[in-house]
Formats: sequence, structure tokens, C-alpha cells
Amino acid sequence: MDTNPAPSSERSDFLREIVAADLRSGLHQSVVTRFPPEPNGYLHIGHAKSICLNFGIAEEFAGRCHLRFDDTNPIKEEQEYIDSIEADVHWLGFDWGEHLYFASDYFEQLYEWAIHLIKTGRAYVDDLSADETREHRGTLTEPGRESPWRSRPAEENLDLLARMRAGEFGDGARVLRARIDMASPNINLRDPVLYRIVHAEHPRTGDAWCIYPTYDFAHGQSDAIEGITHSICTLEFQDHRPLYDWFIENLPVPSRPRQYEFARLNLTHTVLSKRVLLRLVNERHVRGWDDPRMPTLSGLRRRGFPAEGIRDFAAMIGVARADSVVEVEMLHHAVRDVLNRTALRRFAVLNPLKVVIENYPQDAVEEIEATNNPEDPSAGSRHVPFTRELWIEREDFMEDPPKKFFRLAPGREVRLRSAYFVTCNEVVKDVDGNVTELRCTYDPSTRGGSAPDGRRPKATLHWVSTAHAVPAEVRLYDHLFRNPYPGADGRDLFEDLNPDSETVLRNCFVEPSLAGLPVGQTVQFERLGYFCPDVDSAPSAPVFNRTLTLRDAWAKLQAQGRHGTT
RNA sequence: UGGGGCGUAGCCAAGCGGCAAGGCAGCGGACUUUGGAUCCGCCAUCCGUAGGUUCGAAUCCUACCGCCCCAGCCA
Repeated sequence: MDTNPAPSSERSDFLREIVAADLRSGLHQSVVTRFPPEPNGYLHIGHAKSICLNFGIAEEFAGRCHLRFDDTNPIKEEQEYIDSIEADVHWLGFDWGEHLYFASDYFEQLYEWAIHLIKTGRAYVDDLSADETREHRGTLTEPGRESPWRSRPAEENLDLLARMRAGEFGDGARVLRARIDMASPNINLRDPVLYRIVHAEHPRTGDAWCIYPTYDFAHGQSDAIEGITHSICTLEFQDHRPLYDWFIENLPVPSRPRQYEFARLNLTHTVLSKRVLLRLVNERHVRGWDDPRMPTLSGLRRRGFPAEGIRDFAAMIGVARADSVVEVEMLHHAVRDVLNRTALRRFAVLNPLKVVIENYPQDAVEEIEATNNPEDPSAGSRHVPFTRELWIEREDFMEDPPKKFFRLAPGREVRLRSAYFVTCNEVVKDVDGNVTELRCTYDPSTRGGSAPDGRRPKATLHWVSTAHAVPAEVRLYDHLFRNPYPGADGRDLFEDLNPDSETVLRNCFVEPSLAGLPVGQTVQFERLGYFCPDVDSAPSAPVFNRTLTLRDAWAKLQAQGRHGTT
């Protein structure tokens, strides 16, 4: 059934080359990576790139990949996010087995290492305020100045740190800093903060702590504790690497991980910033974190994107160190590729127009056999009821069609998919001149969709029997942002929101077999696109989300104004 | 004007001194009971620019240009 090999086998990139070389040279016996999200939001397609990279490398080199939450800032982190992240990584198709960790698991060890740094003269408690610290830091071109507290005796530092931990001081009153070099051209080395006082409830440790390690002090050491061999992160952490290495060199850590950076994913018509995504949710521009327009994994899932398509996409775009913006069409291609192979075909009419087949028996109901997936014979077939009155797509009829429109028109014969050829004889209109009904005749000898005389209509239409049709709501989705580069040229991002990103259709009809379709199963509505039931569905009132349209040559012609005239 | 990175087609991306992979998009055409899918063609004399080294450079050297990141007690 799976005829299309995912483009993932002999893939290589600079990271895989490094890993391969380290294994070959014997530097490492096996590779250990990790995906380290901060639980302060939902995972998005950018994280998927990192997940596929880290879990993918571990898989390919027979190593392992840990899921480790970087939960060092209780102010922003929540259990809800932890839960969603675990669910999303699993959904994407990866498993960390026993290796679920939290940076907060290491708080005690980290604290001991902080003491070690104080004892070796490499850390001190600073009483400067946040503002004063900033002033002392210097600028990009000027060196910083040393804090007056920089050379406190170790005993005093030890005492102060213990009292910080004990809760004797308020938020921001003091910090623990590394004593490195206030004149370093790399600002990260100008005595970075190791611990700050934050009296806040932590989702995991509760109120056990009121001092929390910073990212820099926690990340590398957590890697070392877990025996991570290759710590892969995004480009903006390059400047932190010397600091990462400094801790590894100056602490009695159990292993020596190395950090490597790659370019994060950017997508056209999309924003991948947790800050902005949070705003979209809070300001009700979308239905929530899992809105089908959101680039979150939960949104893409609700939209009907298969995990396999996202994985294929990640493999397709590769990994490099150059900043880039991938066209969202590439994601769509990967998704269509999977769905074309796997999605069951169904009939659904979004914008109905009634067709009456005048020479078809009044009360007859025929069970027409229709193929479930022409790409996959093993998917079998189903029966669709055919009767004298049908719904067809309003767009499939034109009273006065332009040259390249070859669907239904007065006097013209078309094929009703899997059923019969029908010819339009009469157009019924209301008082305003709107077409309300088509009177047609069918050719009984064309049952199944082919004529004994070999004639072939230029078009095939989908249809649903009016007597059997299930009413449904269908939600059409388009880019959340209309501009390919939202917020470019100094514009406010929110000005670029696409006002038509969601269109709700309430007068749709779907074939009976679609009534109980489970949420999560994406099907193809023939000739229209891929759709999946939404969680908003009620037993008697199904709601479908449009995942993606099919590629549409006619729509393209129309957009180009090249359909010609009559 | 400090430090760290990056510049190969509209987009992503191989290339690791021997004379420009692949994918997406686009454009032609074939086929078609989805204007879908599939198939077959076309799409960089050139690799940010200018010099240099070499028999030979996208790959090495030099200079210049452009873009991104860093001055959170965020990650």
C-alpha cells in the first residue's frame, strides 16, 4: 500500500556528518540527543523540524533521544503545556521511551555545582539591581564594568546563596553570577547570571525553590548529566557556546557534551513565534492553540495534516546553517503527497444546486459502487445511493460557459462520477433570475460511468442524492496571514492577518458514509480537496475542516484570466 | 565602529580543487471515470562582488558588499 518511499533514507547534512565522524573516530560509542522544549506554549511546525532532527538522528544511528523539559522559569511555564508537548511529540511519531526528563529534576545537583563554582572562585553573589547590572554590562562596543560585589569572600557568597535559597530575600534582590570577564567581546561571558530569586510556584517543584537557575546554567549541565553527546540547538545560541563550554570545563560534570547549531524554520504566510501565537490565542483571532489555521502541531492535526506529511516535509527541507524562509507550498506538497496515497475518496457538495433527472424512475434508489481510493486498490469500494434528485456543485454549471469551461451547461453531457452520463435540458430560475434547478436526462446505458459507444464527456462531476444527503457544516481555511512575510517592512503583524482565513459553509451535503467519520481521519472530497471531521462535530451535525484543496488547473486559469471567452 | 554567523535558480538545498545533485514552485506536452494523481520534457555557461593561487576554483587565499544574531535576573 505504501508505494511512495519517504525521502528519508540516505539523507545527510552537516550534523549527521559530525555524528557519523564522532562514531567512526570512537569519540562516542553511541549517539544521544535530546529535544528540550520549554513548557511555555504549544509546539509548532518549527519544533517539528527540531524533533525530527533529534529523534531522527538518534534513530538513524541507533542511539537514543531524550525528551527534556527546560523548565527553569516558573513564571511562564504550565502543566498544560507539558501535557500538550508530550502528546504532540508522540503524535508526530516519536517515542522517548524511559527517557523523559526535566531540568527541574537537576535543581539540587545544579545548586551543588553553583557552590562548587563559588568555592573555586568562579561565582559570586551580586547585590546590584537589574538596572544597575545592565548599566555595568557595557555595550556591544564598550567593555562592561565589574560589580563592586565581584570579589566578595567565598564564605560570604556561600552564606548569601544559602540565604537566597532559604527565601530571605525578595525577587530580584540578589543574583548569583559567574566570574568570567566583564570586558569580553562576547557579552554572554560578561559575568552571566546563574541564579535569580523568583518566588513563584513551579509546575513540578511547587514551592520547594525560590531561586531558579538560568538557561545557561541549566542547559549544558543537564546535557552532561544525561550523557547527551550532541546538543543541537538553533543559531541564536551560537554566542552561548563558549559559556556552555566554560561550565563543562569548570564543573565536575559526568560527561562532555558538545553544542551544535542549525537554522530554525521560517515559513511563508506563517509566524512561528510563541509570543505571537499566544497573542493570537489570547486576543481571539483564532479559536485556540489548536485552531486549524495555527502552525501548532495541535492546529495542524485538527486541520487534518497527517504526521507523516510533516515528517516528510522536515526531511525535504533539510538542515543547514543559513537563515531561510521555506515556502509553505512545500509543506502542502508533502501533505498532499501522503493524503493522495492514503485518503479515502468521498462525495460532498459544498455549494449545492439541484439536478432532477427527468427520465429516471421516481422512487428508485440504486446503490452505485464507487472506488475508495484509485491510488490504492486495497482500499476497496463503497456504495453510494443514486436517485432521481441530486445535489451537484453550483460551480459545476454555467449557463453561458467560457471556452475552457467543460463542466455542465445547457445541452451538454457530463459524467456523474461512478454513475451515469447526464445531459442538461432545461435551466429553472427563480423570479430574480437565479438558477435554482437543472432538468436533465440520463443515459441508462452508461451505468458505472462509461458508454458502450465509447463516447467520453469532457468532465466528471461529483454528486449526492438529495434524499440521502447528510447536511454538514464545512470550514474552509486559507493562510492565516495574507502576506508571505508577515510584518515585513515594519508593518504590524496583525495588519497582515487574512480576514478570509476561515470561511464557514453551513449548507453543505455529504454522502451518507461520512456521517460517522471519526475525528482525525482525513478523507478526500472528490474534486474539492482533503477534509476531516472537526471536534466541534455533533452526532447529527457533522463539521468538516478543509485540510487543503486539490491542485486545481481550472482555478489557476481563472486566476490568470486565461479561460478565454465563449 | 565589538563579537558570532551566513551568502549556490523565485524558494529549500547538495557540492568538501576536476569542470553546478535533488525537491518545491513555474512553463510545455502525454495520459486520465477526480481540470486530482501519474508520466515526459524545459527551467543556474554559473555559485554575493573584485582580485589572486592553480593545468584546473562554487570549492583555497585576500579585500570588499549584503543579510542575520548578541547589550533579559527569557529560552
